[in-house]
Amino acid sequence: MSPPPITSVTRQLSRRSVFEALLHRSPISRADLAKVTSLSKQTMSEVIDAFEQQGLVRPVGRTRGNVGRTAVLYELSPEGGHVLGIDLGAQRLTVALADIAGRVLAEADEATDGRGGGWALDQIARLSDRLARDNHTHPSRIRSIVMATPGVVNPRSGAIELAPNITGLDHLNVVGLLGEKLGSPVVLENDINLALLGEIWHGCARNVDNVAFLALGSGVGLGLHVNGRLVRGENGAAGEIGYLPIGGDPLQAESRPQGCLEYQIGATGVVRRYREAGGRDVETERQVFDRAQAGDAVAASVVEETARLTALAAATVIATVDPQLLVLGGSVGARADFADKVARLLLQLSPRPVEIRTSILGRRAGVVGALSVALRRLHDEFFGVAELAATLPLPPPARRGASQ
Amino acid sequence: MSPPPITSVTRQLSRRSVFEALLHRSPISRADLAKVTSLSKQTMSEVIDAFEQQGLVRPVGRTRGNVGRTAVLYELSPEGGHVLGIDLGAQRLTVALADIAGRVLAEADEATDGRGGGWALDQIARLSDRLARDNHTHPSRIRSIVMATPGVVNPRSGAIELAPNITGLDHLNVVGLLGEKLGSPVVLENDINLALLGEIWHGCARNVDNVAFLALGSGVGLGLHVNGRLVRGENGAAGEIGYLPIGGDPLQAESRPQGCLEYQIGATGVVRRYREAGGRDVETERQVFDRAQAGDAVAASVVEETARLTALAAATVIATVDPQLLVLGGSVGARADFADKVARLLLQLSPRPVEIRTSILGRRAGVVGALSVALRRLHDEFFGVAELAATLPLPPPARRGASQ
DNA sequence: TTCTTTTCGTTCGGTCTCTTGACGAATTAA
DNA sequence: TTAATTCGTCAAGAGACCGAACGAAAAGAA
Repeated sequence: MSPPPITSVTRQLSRRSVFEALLHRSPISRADLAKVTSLSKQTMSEVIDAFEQQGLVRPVGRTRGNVGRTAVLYELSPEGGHVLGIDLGAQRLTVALADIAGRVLAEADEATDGRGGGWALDQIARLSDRLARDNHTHPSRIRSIVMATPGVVNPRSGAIELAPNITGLDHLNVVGLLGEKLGSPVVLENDINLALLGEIWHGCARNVDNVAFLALGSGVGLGLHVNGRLVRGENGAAGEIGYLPIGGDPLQAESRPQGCLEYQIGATGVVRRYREAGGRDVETERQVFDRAQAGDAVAASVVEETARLTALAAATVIATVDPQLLVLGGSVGARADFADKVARLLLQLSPRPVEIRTSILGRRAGVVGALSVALRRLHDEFFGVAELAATLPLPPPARRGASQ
Repeated sequence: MSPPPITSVTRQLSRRSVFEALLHRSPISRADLAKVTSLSKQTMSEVIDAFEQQGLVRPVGRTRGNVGRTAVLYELSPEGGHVLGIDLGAQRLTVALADIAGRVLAEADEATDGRGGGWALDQIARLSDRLARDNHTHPSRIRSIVMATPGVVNPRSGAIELAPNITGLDHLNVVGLLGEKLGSPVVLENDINLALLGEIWHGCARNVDNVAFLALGSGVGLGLHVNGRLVRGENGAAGEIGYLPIGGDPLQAESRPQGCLEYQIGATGVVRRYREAGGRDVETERQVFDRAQAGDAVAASVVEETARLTALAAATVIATVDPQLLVLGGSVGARADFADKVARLLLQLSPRPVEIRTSILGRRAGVVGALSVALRRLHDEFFGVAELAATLPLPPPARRGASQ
């Protein structure tokens, strides 16, 4: 429940590998843990004793059926710590709760409070509290919270810099306010990035290291996962492919605020193009897609052009970062018919074929990704090793006249 | 000279941090090392004794002028190990030698043996051997070799998959053959990636974490450095921006083999466009750029268009990965007049301005980057800690019906 | 039912590494 | 020549690891 006391680096490394083994192979006995981690039985008993005393681990029965003495089996206890994932969308607010072992305990969602700003934050606090209590978890037991939000999140300050879809959120200190309301540290991350991480953890991109996630819905966005990490960009603006110079003249004044590509294939762009081509009586991009499927020729050509531009964007991403897998997501991108069109066009555009899948988590992707990051942070808080800097920094160039 | 014997993890961590301090602050006394690393004087003496016995470290005089007893100063000894960097270009072959402290001891270059293949490898071996002997280093002391090569290097096998510019290289087992000739393990890496790392280590991007390197010369290519690591891509094909759908119809048959963008702004593309516009008597893209500067209006418009397409490619990269710094390199890209044009155009294309610099290492960038990787590998061989995996892997989704 | 075999988990002794404190050695400042 | 200061070693003790030995507990065989 509280982070394990740090003693020596050696012991911390042992704890860490015991925890890792518990994560992936519980329930498991101390004897097996010792084999898996190649620590001695002695050390193992010490570590497990400490874990049990902290409430991180609990015994669950004994082995049966094997020759020899039975062994006590242990698993990670739900009391060990909880994490909360939040997806704050323009339409829907989703919240999910998981324990330290990554078991998803509960999810809940509501329509987002349309008044935005502080009201939305209050709503989040209410919903989170209810979720915790319904699962017999005191909210104070939650040790790590991650929230998905549309717009750009500054990777250094963690603040929202541009949230076009939710009113009055970009001038609030969301991290501070929400942290206070919920009583635990809150971290924000872009919703598309988290949807990508969701698909990597529980979705269609499980265990793939090198993934691009192209989201097409009300807007267009990209998430990149490379070398096992998210690509955030210096300002958190990586993946803002609405600004790609595709689908029109990037210098044209009308399209500059949203970006050239978004102007064409964002929801309002699709509707606008349908109207310009003579289509009538539409409000949402969804109607255009539905009509195309129902045989409306004008709608079909708008959809075709949307798919063409999406394929160009995908080809751009593929040429730039060479992913192993391209995931199509978002309310439009995940439509099977649309994804097929894009895949077909892409075959002609890209020198080497790339596997394409559609999101299987759909609207849940963001909240699942938020959980995965919250979980990572909790694990790092408990079992991180400070000394574990990646690589040694190289020395700077020799100063002129320095000693040989 | 040989890797330090591994004993306990704790001791390896101590050695590692002592070495890091030596890298950045030598010459330095044991007393100061103890302060910097926050190890005890006792431990420090033990570690330094061991280092000295291995030949990794040597005493260089004593402190002077301070109150109290003088201290023995130590520095990393050049005998501690050497690394070799190689840049195999279509025109020139460059080789450089450095010691374990990152001091560049010597460089040499020659015109590449035009017969390619095995001849080029022999030439590399000859030049490397000479470089080592001229610096009183027996070639067997070299413990790590990295070579820059044009084309795509498979990140898993380390083999060259596509080397259009050097004949007969893509069907050779370069890693194996060269490793045998030189007597040390050889690692290959794409030349643009290494030029980028060169600029990050010794060039215009020193200590910047988030860098895009756009190279324009005979071809066009991109290197990306994100989260402190190179972006290689699943097949080593990240940065192959010749295939970006910019500057023409990407489906057009004529441009498909090299890629749409490369067809326009690669060297042959520039020359072709100049001829198509009525220009005469040119062989190389360099002449076109020189004539533009000399006042040739046709050449100027070709250059202008080249700059425009380059700026579009840059805007694409910026929207996708949001780098802190964009470096322009390659024989064309590094020209100040050309870089200025690109920077001006980019201001109008990109929603947020990004700093632009031109390569300052020029042709040396590749070999310097090769040295930096070779050095990193040597350091990791000596002072890596296996237990230091980045983060704990998350558990997979719960199987249906698994124990609660 | 009893004995044998196998495995679990604890106890004990020994090793490695790190730290602290004490102390002699070496140097500057008074 | 003495005092102050810093360096570097020595010795003692603590934390963490491992392997060996051993009792405990279960399954299987007689």
